[in-house]
Amino acid sequence: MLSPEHLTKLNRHSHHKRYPVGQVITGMSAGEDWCATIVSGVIKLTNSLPDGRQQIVGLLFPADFLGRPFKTTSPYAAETATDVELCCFSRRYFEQLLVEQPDLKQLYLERTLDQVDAAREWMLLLGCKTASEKVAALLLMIARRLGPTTCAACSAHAVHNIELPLSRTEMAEYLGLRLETVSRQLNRLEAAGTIKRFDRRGIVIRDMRGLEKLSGELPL
Amino acid sequence: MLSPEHLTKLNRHSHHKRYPVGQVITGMSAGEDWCATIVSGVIKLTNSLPDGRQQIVGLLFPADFLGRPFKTTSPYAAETATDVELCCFSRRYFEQLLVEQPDLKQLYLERTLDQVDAAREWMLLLGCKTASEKVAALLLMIARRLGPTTCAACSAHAVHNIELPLSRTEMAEYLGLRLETVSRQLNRLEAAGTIKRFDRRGIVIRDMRGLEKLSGELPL
DNA sequence: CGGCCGTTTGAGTCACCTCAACCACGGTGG
DNA sequence: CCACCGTGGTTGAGGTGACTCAAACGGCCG
Repeated sequence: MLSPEHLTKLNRHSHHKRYPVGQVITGMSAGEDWCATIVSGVIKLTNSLPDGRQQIVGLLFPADFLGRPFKTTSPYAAETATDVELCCFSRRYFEQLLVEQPDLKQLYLERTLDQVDAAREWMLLLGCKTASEKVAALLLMIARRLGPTTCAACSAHAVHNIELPLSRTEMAEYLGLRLETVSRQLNRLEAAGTIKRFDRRGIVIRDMRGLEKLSGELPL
Repeated sequence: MLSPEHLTKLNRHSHHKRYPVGQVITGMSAGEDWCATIVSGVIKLTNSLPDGRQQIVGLLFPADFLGRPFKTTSPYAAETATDVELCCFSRRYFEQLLVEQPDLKQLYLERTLDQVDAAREWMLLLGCKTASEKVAALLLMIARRLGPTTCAACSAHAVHNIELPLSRTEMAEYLGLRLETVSRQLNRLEAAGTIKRFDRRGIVIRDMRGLEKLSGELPL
């Protein structure tokens, strides 16, 4: 989180912007000259092979940062996964602010270190886990990132009703699977009583503990 | 790279240390109180599941940085892949230096951003690529990281004779494959004339261009 | 020489992919 | 209001790339 004084200073040089779902925000092309923080919605960062295969390499949730300071090119593309509201400011200004305000730089550095950790955590998922573990882990991750907005201290016992920010195709692209496989695994989770599906995007986690076990993170 | 003045200042508070191959340097336990730069050798960063499945999430080559400032715990383990020489200094001192020397902090920040990029690049490999593409990409990556030490501007035409810093098992753990699969893919690469194997660790890349094509990064 | 370790090679299996049909829903236009 | 169609999701049948299990190899060392 940014401290209030940072925010006010930043906001003076920022403007809000809205994007509908499915919009490409930044390509891999050169000349990106702005950064932003996510106000609402979810953004997916994708990386792809020349033949079209695509991998989602990160999700950005509200309060996350979008952009790549100190470089005019970003190696991956950012696309809205839902409707998104951004708080944009010029890359130059942000870089300057990082120089002027050591504690902001410190904050940004620590966040970036956390990004490395998160990416490597996901590498473990991509490299080692089975399809069912992957899907379980994804649901858990989304529940955790979406949870705090609804209630501050909802523990493992609470029923988690979540609105998936990703389509089946996107879930597959994030997990290194095919969408059919994702669909089948969701089926099995529902059949086992671990989750309940409502419409395409809405699910409720009925057995959080069970989901954690299935995700492979927990022993047993 | 660190600038000379940084290095001298750091060196005054550092000591060199040697580790044999196969040694765990830092676990995931708490209380890690030091950082280091790699002087020689290769270190693998691993992340693993409670049931023993293991994923290598990063390789550290000479001049790379090892450690996790601002946290006493690291989410993954570091293990020597070869004999390693480290230049160690206390975590506290490094953190202090980051505060005192803005340009060192800047450098470290940019390096960390590069780490994020590298990790996400590898996620693309883990999630999308086939076994043969993975192996080809790994050889390329190693050749590129090992190359600059032998000649500064060896282009695509040069013959690359490289000593693999990883065993078959480790290559498999890095690529999200089984060691048998890695072995078979190396076979196929040799049969195709793309590489030539000598002993277990030594290979020469005979067709760099072909390897790049097989890695999936290049169109066609 | 004999045992050990890392690697190679082979044969058979399975988890996930591929291809394809089907379904549910929402919008559109007649 | 309903027929039409497009989109995203589900379901099924069959194929296959990578895994599993197992055996054999070759270098190294005692």
